[in-house]
Amino acid sequence: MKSALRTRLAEKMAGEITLSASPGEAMKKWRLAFNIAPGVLADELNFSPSVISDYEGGRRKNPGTAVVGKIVDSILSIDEANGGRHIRKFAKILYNDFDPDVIYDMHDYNMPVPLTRFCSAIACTHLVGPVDQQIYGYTVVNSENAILQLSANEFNRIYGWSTERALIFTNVSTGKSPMIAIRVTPIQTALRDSPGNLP
Amino acid sequence: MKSALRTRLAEKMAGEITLSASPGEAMKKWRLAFNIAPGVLADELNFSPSVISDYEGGRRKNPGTAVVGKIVDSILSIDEANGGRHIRKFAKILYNDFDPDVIYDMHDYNMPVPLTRFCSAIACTHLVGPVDQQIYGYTVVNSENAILQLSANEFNRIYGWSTERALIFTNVSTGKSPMIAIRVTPIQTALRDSPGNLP
DNA sequence: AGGGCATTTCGGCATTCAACGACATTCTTC
DNA sequence: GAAGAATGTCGTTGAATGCCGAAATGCCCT
Repeated sequence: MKSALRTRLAEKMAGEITLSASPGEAMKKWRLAFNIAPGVLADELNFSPSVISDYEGGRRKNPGTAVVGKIVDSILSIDEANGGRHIRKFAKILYNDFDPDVIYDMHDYNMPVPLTRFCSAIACTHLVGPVDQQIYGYTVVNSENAILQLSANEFNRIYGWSTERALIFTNVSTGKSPMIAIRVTPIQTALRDSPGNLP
Repeated sequence: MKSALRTRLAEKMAGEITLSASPGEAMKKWRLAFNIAPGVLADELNFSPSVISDYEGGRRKNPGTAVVGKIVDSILSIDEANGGRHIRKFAKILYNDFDPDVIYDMHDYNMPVPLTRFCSAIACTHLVGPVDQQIYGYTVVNSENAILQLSANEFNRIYGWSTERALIFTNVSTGKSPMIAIRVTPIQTALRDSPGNLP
């Protein structure tokens, strides 16, 4: 029997694909979110790879439920066979009731990670604030969608399990959204006393 | 723009239908859950009523995403036009993270309702305990699925907003599940001092 | 019992899907 | 920059969908 989490995630994926104006794009989005190559997916399905392309490219605009179901299931099976990393990630986000378009990833370490190590892992440049700190997790946020979809007090929840974490904002244009996240929460940020220094 | 709740519910419905081994039956289940007649649904869709029958009866075993989407949307639109009672009900259940197969309905009144009035409304027979009480809501639970799917502390959540409520157990065979619900929660029940009197 | 309604069954037809495989194109990787 | 692998495009085929309307069935009512 499949886990309840897997079932719920499958339902969400299938629902999104089914309701999408272009199911093909939605399928592609999920395949990419799980970081699966078209060929691998085709293999799992015992399909010719071109079939995947046909769907994702939109040649079949109105795929049947059976196909959608098979594809969703295969994506999840592949991930499960690889340790289920993405399933866990999405499960967590779903469980916290977030749209995966807002929170791309959220993770909590079970041990403190030095900021320097984290920084070098994601190849980022340190600009302000103290370096000798530890973090316990991170959240990757789509700035634009966060502004559009999150209410002020929902912003809080991007802090996940531990608030001592890195917040990674993608899609930043004017820099508005990170500032909102920082100002809107009662939580202290490491930058609190020098926000004016941000580039 | 459609409300976030409606969207989420639509996604759940579409997902369930799409993943179901018989999409037709799943469609029917939802139509019935929203208490909508086939003819009315067909009307909203500008379809001939026979189409609904064809799908629900399984003649078309593998409907395309477009059809599923249209049907889900129509069901929701009809309910919305009628005040959105069912949408609110399901939204609440989804929001509390319950499977609609476990909790059939959950409602909280905004004013106390005398037990006698509630009793006569659902035509039930009073067996034990005091009659002169007020309740603030009710929950309809599928006993069997509740036992199978709920963990001990999840049982708590059937109490909803107010704990002074009627719990209605359906599908009761041995009477086990109501007893579990009563024993497992720290909440006082009106029957606490005379459970032995239950028939 | 029988008229009136809602629903299901079913034959039919145009359209589209499901899937393949051949071919063109775009990455990799050396 | 060229060989090889992975993807994408496309023509093709049988099968199934999407939808209708006519006829059959079931259901309520007085």
